[in-house]
Amino acid sequence: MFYTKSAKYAIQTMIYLAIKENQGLVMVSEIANAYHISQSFLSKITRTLRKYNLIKSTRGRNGGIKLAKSKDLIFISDILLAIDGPESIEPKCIFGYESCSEMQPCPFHHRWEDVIVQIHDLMETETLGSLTADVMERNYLPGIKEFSPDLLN
Amino acid sequence: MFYTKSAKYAIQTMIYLAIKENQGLVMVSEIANAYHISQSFLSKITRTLRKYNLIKSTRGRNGGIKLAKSKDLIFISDILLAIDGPESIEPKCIFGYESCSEMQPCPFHHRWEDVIVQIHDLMETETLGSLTADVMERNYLPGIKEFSPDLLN
DNA sequence: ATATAAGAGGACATAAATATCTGAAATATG
DNA sequence: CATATTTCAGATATTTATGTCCTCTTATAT
Repeated sequence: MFYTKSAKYAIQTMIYLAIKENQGLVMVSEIANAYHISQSFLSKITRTLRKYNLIKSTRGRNGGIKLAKSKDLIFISDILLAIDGPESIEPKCIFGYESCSEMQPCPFHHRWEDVIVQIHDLMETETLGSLTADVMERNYLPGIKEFSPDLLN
Repeated sequence: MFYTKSAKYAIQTMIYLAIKENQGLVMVSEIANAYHISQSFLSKITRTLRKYNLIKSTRGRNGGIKLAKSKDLIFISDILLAIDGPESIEPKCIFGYESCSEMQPCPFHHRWEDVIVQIHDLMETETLGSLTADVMERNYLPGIKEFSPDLLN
């Protein structure tokens, strides 16, 4: 896998929030149940998402979380950056050579460059909105075994 | 990073062996020193490479390791397969969804597919020979800070 | 005011990758 | 044969990612 599980959970959560964008706050426990992940663990992840201003949270009874801005303004790279750090969105060298560059290319450098550019591009242009559109269109919410359309209401 | 450090060390080692192809056996300790990795750790990795018939080893005084076959017959995917396992050379889904497929694509599936195909292709066509040729041409051995040309003799 | 429901935060537990240590087995050399 | 050298093998340690648990703080309903 190219990204951590935390990043995966974060993106799943963001998709969930995007789908329920107009329904106010969503509880972390609801999302954790939907994706069958531990609530405590997801709580950690959502705290990080909040620190990076990707979501807003409200404590207390009837509290929960929601997107901090429009889903069309949130890029996948934003989420990856928050959870997995800067390296994850701009992989420098396929084998992790620190000195790998145009001047001192590793043996794979030029062959790998096209791939890197493509990935980088993908993550920086793709938004939460476009991902969500895909989910809606296909009526398929990944990570949720039995997709229930009422999630969309 | 997309592959483990072990895979990186393995490829570095294989490149080293390819460069010294005509010089008989090379000691693991020599390679470990060259790349500033622990000898014990590298030893584990070379044992795995041997199990997968990528290198041959000889114990005892004047012992060491060498490529098991021509560098032009060893594909990068062979090395990745041995060290990081089958998943690493054929990444299924960018976010690790088990059910992700053409029938049940994850939101990223189609956008990611091109990238996967490209990587897969790269690893299965690139050989240790072509990587090494690159190193020789550029007089640069990644991982070794001060490149010493006598490595090539 | 008080009870309750929710996220925040940190301590602790587990798993996997990475790394080190110690001894055994094999081989060349004197 | 004895010794030095080198890989093999497994036990142990460290680090990082993942996951769980418990308590604190905050907001709301009653």
